[in-house]
Amino acid sequence: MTVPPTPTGATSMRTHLCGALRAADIGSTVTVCGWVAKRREHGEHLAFIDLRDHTGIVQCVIPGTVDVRSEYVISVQGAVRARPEGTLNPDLPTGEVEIGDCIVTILNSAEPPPFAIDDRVEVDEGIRLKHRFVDLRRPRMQANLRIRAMVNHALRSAMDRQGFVEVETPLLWAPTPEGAREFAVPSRLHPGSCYVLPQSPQLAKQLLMVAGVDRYYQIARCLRDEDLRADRQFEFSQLDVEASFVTQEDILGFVSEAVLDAAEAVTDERPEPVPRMTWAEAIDRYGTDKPDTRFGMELIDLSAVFDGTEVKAFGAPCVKAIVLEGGGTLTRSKLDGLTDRAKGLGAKGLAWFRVAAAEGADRAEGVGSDWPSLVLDSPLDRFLSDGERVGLLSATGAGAGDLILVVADEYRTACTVLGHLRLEVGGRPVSEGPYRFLWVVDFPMFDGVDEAGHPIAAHHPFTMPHPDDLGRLESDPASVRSQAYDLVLNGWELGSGSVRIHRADIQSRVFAVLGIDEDEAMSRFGFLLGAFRFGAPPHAGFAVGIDRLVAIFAGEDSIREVIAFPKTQSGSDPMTGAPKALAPGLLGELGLQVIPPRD
RNA sequence: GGACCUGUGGUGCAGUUUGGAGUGCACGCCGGCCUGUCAAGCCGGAGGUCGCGGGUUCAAAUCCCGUCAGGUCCGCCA
Repeated sequence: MTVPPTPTGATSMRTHLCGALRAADIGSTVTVCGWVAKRREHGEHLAFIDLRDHTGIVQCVIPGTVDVRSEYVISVQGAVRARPEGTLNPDLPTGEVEIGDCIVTILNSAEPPPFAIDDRVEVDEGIRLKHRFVDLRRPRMQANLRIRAMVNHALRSAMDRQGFVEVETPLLWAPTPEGAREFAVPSRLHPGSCYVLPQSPQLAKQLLMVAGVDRYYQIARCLRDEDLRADRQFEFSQLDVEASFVTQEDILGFVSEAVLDAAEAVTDERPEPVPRMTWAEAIDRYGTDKPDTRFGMELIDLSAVFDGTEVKAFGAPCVKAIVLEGGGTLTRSKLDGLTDRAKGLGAKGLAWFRVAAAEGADRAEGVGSDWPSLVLDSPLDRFLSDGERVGLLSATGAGAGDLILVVADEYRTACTVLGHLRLEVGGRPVSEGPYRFLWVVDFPMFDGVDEAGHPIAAHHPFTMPHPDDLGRLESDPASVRSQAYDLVLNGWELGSGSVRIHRADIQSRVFAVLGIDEDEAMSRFGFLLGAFRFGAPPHAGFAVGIDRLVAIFAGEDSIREVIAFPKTQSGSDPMTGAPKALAPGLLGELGLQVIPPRD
């Protein structure tokens, strides 16, 4: 992936950019500015400086000595010339040329950097973050920042083109005790009271629909005080979208257009239209609501094979399996590790079967389910009937050298545990191509129940139930689908959205099922429900996680690599030292007092 | 809240299993040499509380306990 340099880059101090010089520039007298990437001295008559700016490196030839060190900031004036025969450097985009007879002006000296500014060395992330301004000087990080800017630009263009209007919403909002933990901001003018930073502009954008904006978007910063991961930071950016007088179909179209534009902007290639899958199918085939469809290893249902089995371990409502091709070589300790992992994920256990060719059997081809040319190697094998062995092999299609992993449990547990194991043994880094977008639709309206026995909203309480299921809202809520949908890319959830409830009668029914009475609803969401009485149009929306989208396009497995100044996993910033204790005076002004932690 | 991995000159590592002198490698840094190098080359040099604290031991980078930091994951993320 190539990031195009700034058009000319010319300023009062320079005429050209380092990485942009080519054979066509031969003969030009140029002035370039940048950092000394490398200095090579050859005695008193010749020295080379590799000068680096954000576009790349160019070789400067000094007819003498020069007193510069790594990372000195200099400007160089000289004439672009062809390199002498035999000294071209094919590894450098500027490798056909050099700047000759250079006059060097030192703009600033520099201490040696704490680590090499070089993509080839892996440096401890804590050290990188402490000196992030140095880390960002590395070409890879420069490229990541620019890819992010390209993605933002492409997303904005796509939304503008589709008639959306960019509206900014407040960062200081009111607490909405639902969903993610919120960051609180104490109020000076109202001591003891707090604003919260929005976990998303969800309610604000719905109010904009009531306001008649019709089509809203924003590249919005969202803040959630939840534990961090490779794909999660406290603060992250979303392409936030909401539109009126639309159905789910319209939203999928708008958002597809934007993300495919972004993909095309970065890769010069437009992916295929985004395929769709229902939530139920995703769980059944991949054991997750965010399937990585770059590879197979789909879940195989063995419930029929082990119906009425004598094997105690398989006496469960659901028996499912995955097959790892060539996995027969996995060591016993690795398999024990997988078993621990399965238990950690909530399964009662994990059964494994190594498949091998039977003694004297023809191994040439087509062993497949061709029992009895195959034998099973497993602690459980001696408990299986012949019929179960045949059924296991034919249902899975496993061949010699393969490994079958089986989980028997409740349906959802069996699916999700195998979904995790599938990624564990067969998964690839998210950053590896190709790009496999996927819409997951028809999410359930509710997922699980709370302590009081009320269903828990799977998305949020303003999500419109699927029209076909509305009649079962009270009688069988667990079976009700919602008009909620997720966008998935290479196994990462890129974003989610829904059609919202705009009618008070349906909203009341949903609140009732959730166990939220009218008083509670008014105290929590009163301003939204109140606004809805003044003419709320049918509306729906979506939000795309930009950090994740950019990370995948940039070939990175962590969103920290595409964020200029991210936090560590423990939520601190080694560069600024944040978070820090507040000075007592400021605490007092905010009406706050620190309670020492108890041990 | 929990599990696991990592922590050794500025950087990246080896050494830890099996305790025996801070022993080694690469890069960087400092000085010298070098007129076509490009991760330059050659010669010399400096640079270490082995994350921190405690314990075991005649003796700890190494074994044990605790703790801190970075990372991966579970919980959490409507």
